[in-house]
Amino acid sequence: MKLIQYSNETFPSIFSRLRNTKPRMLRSTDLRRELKIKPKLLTLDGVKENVNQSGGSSLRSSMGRNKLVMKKIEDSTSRQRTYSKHKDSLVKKANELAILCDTDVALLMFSPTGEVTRYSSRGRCYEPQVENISSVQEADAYQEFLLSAMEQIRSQARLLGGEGYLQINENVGVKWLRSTQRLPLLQVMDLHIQSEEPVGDTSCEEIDWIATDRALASGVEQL
Amino acid sequence: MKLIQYSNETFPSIFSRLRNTKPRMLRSTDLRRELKIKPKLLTLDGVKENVNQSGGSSLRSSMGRNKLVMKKIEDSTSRQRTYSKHKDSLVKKANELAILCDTDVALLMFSPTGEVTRYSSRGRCYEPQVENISSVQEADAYQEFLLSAMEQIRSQARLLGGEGYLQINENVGVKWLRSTQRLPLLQVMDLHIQSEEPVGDTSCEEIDWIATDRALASGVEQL
DNA sequence: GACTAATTATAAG
DNA sequence: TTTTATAAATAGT
Repeated sequence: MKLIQYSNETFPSIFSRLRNTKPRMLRSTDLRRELKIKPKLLTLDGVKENVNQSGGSSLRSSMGRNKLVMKKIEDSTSRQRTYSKHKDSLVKKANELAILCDTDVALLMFSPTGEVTRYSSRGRCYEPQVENISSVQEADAYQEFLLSAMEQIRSQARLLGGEGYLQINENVGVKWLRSTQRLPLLQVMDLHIQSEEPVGDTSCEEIDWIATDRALASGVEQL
Repeated sequence: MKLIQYSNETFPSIFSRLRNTKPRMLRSTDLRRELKIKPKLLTLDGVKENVNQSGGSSLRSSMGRNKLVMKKIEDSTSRQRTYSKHKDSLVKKANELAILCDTDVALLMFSPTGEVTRYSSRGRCYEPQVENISSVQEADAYQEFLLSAMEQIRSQARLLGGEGYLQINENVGVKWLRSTQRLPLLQVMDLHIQSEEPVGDTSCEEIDWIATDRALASGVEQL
């Protein structure tokens, strides 16, 4: 059995790392990183040469997890599959965090195909509503808040051709969103956090309508 | 060396699970679950009795990860430490997902002490703005949207004592939020997603002000 | 969805 | 913080 001698010469980066930190045992991961080889190929019988070279069949075992490369997955099937797995575990972890630490976590993501996944632990969410107002000060502040919102709406409207151009239409938000086919990410999240619906996937279009309905229903509370 | 015989009698739930699914190899995890023992204690030399009973020193090895129990961590120090670790990895995973799958992910969470962590990959976020309107149909829809929003604001205002009561005040949102000391989770997230700021922690109070400022600055786009 | 072998995360110390 | 052993997540089939 061949003895491998590790030294500053053979593995410079391991040793430079060791110099910069507290001394510790040399671990197999250090060697693997240094040699750029797959875990399975490091044995005490010797270190194979050029194992990190491309060409020929893969040197890793036929099954098992490969190291993650942090770049966009080009193959769309693989990308969708990865998204699906990671999505589930991300939601799971968000939920774990919320439970274990008794905190509020909210999460929103879009799949490569446009599906929306939402998660919210809720709890800290608060909607300012008239019923919750209990003091003159609050009422004053809220009133001013409403007024400010109105003013900004008016100024937007003026840019579109003056206030006189405005006509009442209940389905306005829906039409706007349909015409643009674009919905702010934040708005979807916003609305989801307030909703009582379970976490799950919904098509983008469906979300659009849910979002719009809620926006129209809740009105200024969204601001 | 003692041979262990597995049967329907000794491990009922394993076998019932196997009956309900496709046949598969019996794994060590099955046995551990069935026997309710720590992994280290399962050996082919025999299975120790009553190892899951409490009392005496822990049967697990002195180091290593323990199984996660999904309930609130009561010890506050431990809870904060757990939050911190999980927070980091959750953001990391969210970022991984965004990069690997080229998708949009947004994340917001509060620590037990009230700190806020935000993450957003941005990209899909869209703010309806006048400059983006390129057709008469869009303009009509948007105008109607604005009008609808105004109507709802007016109805809210009426509940507070009539339109005549309204007075202009630019700092209205700030005052409202300060007076209630409550900020919707969704609003913070909403605003963060639009921001260009890097992911990081900010105190709750600071977030309040950032959120409020942005709400006032962006106006109706939030609706 | 199921599987296995690695990779990665992480509870305690 | 860093270390370690174990729990958990997961890439490729």
